[in-house]
Amino acid sequence: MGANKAAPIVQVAVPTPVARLFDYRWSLDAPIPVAGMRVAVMFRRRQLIGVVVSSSAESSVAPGRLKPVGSVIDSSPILPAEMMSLLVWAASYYHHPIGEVLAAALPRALRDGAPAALKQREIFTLAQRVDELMPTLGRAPVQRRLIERLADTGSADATSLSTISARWRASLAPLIERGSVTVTMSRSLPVNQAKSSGPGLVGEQAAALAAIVSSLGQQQTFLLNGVTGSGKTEVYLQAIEAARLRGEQVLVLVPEISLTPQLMGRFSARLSGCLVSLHSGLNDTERSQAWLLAALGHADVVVGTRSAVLVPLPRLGLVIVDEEHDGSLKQQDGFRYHARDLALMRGRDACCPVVLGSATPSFESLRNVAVDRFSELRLTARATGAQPPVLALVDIRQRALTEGLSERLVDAIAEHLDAGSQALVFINRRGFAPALLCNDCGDAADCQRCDAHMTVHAASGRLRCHHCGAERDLPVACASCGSVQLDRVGHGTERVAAALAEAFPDVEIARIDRDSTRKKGALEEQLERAVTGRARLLVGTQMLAKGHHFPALTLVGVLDADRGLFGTDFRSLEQMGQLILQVAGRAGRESAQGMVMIQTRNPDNPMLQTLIAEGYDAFAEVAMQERRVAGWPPFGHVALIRSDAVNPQRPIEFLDTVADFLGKDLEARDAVGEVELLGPAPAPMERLAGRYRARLLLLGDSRAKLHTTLARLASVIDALEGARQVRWSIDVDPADLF
DNA sequence: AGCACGCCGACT
DNA sequence: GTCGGCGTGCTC
Repeated sequence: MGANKAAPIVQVAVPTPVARLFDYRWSLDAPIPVAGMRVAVMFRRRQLIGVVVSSSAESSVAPGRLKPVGSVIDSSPILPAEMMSLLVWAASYYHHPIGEVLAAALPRALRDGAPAALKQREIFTLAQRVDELMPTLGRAPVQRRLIERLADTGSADATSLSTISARWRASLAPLIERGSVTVTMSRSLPVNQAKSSGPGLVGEQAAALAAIVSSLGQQQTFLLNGVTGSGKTEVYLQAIEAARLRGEQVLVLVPEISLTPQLMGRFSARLSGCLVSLHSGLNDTERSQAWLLAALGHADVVVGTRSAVLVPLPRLGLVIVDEEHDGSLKQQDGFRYHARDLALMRGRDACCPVVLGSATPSFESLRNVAVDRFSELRLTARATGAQPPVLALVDIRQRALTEGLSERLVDAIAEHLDAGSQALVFINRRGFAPALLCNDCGDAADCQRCDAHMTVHAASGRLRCHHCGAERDLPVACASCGSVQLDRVGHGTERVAAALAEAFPDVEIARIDRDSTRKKGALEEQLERAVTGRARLLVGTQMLAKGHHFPALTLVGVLDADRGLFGTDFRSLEQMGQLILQVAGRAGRESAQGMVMIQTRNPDNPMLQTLIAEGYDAFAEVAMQERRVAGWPPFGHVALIRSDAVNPQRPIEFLDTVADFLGKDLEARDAVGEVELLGPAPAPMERLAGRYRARLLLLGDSRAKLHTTLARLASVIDALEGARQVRWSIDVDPADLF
């Protein structure tokens, strides 16, 4: 390096909460790394893996303070230019540090500096004739079987040979040594072969497919608004096939809960090519291998949950977001992005169609249809020709309930079971009872760390806090008065399942909630019992409401619909409507008519009335009026500043400081009224896991103006008084206000 | 986030 | 006299 010539500078995004890039000196004898390549750099005497964002001739940092880049990990950008610009944009839109955003886009192994290379697979091939080789072996049974296998299949990989013996490698080694078996390395591409082709589509399905297919190669967003059972998946599959035949990659985003073996089974039965799934069940190696298959352009179809929207896809030609209304598409901590919204950006960047599918679309998407940003494709009929289920409200005021079940519902269950059908009871509460109250003094068994009652879990004899996970033994006596008269108040899945078992002793019951499916394979087992019809009574939480298909199910009972009517959140009503219709969609998907009975103490509620009598779209229209009047999304834009601390006062005090800053800043910019400040206020459940929580809401009718205000705040927030005494976060377009 | 630097209480 | 409490400043 010439001493008088200034070294070039690279701007590196380092995984740290500091929201800015750091300059490093480039002094290695190699071409300067380009944006999207990973580099190893020293950062405060620790070595970190960062991503190069840009480079320049000089730096505003004094030369003496610049450190050199330690090494370059990639020979070409691991994050291509279009992903870099999307992620840089997302960091600014969500006001999250760029280093953490880029780190979130990489799977763990790559984030830690692993080479961006697909693993090579060893392929073992027989290099000698079997009849010559066998006599030389003597008594070596494992070797004999290894050779038989190799002779059978021509060649084999480690996975195949390891089924022969746990010590296969030791037995194979001498054969390789002698040259009887050769080893070659090969990159393994999991290439799938379709086993069947789809039905020819007619009517609405055919029209929807045609619209999507004819827009391939163009930027367009579709809302595939199709009732449960209308065959959205079939439209996806045929659209995917059309894109694949054009040589394009397809990204399919699904909620975690529906990325089941059934869905993947259906995809692999129908799609040829390299099919990759990205979900939480993968270990670090599997995840980075799947990621690389996608990013290097080998994968044809990538099916994944939320974070799959951040995977580079060089040949991207179609994006599908299934269950686009689902809350799990929004990341709830750290880099709080919305996968649906980023999916739209991916479509724009790749100039390809994006299909958002749902039976109960988000109000945001319905609004986008109304203002012609999305084109709507409707599927109003069930693909099997089944009639839509009949929805009815069951007035439970002044009725005796047995364990939360009305007589009418129990009778209906008996009727449907007698007819040989399945029945499902939906109650969005796990455990036995949501509270344990003292009959003498009225005291409740509360969580010591949260403002919440503990839930009774009868089978395990424990009290559990569903908010922080705290657990203790069921008390025999009241903690405050010593009385042994303790009442289990309210109903959860465990209690309802027990009551149903008593009422229908001859019927097998499958209970599906987070508790009953915690063990590995338990969910699959319970679903298997439900799908095959062996279990004829199903009890469960929303785990049961989404995506599954139970052929013999004709009756659905909804026990606690009222909870959604009085939610504290602007989205409560929307979510209630979606959940009720999602679970209703489980009923009568084949020939028999489905029936949905919704127990309520508010049978005259206009929202419930509209939902059951006129369906989701009418319900959405009415429910959206409230949002429009209040300026809530999708008519206005919201950001939430959250704050929490062990000290009860600090979060509110800090948000007071934030609000004060924002008020003065808006005034100084002559922008008062552009953004409305609501709060600060304690969160609905103020204390969670021993920490007090508060929030400040920013509401604005212009996204750009809200963004400007947030940007002003983000640049100073960690220097505001009290920022160090709390944890704080900025949530743009929050999914909820808790 | 870490991690160091920096000023005030209970200990060998 | 010190070990260490966590406030606050900085990270190229």
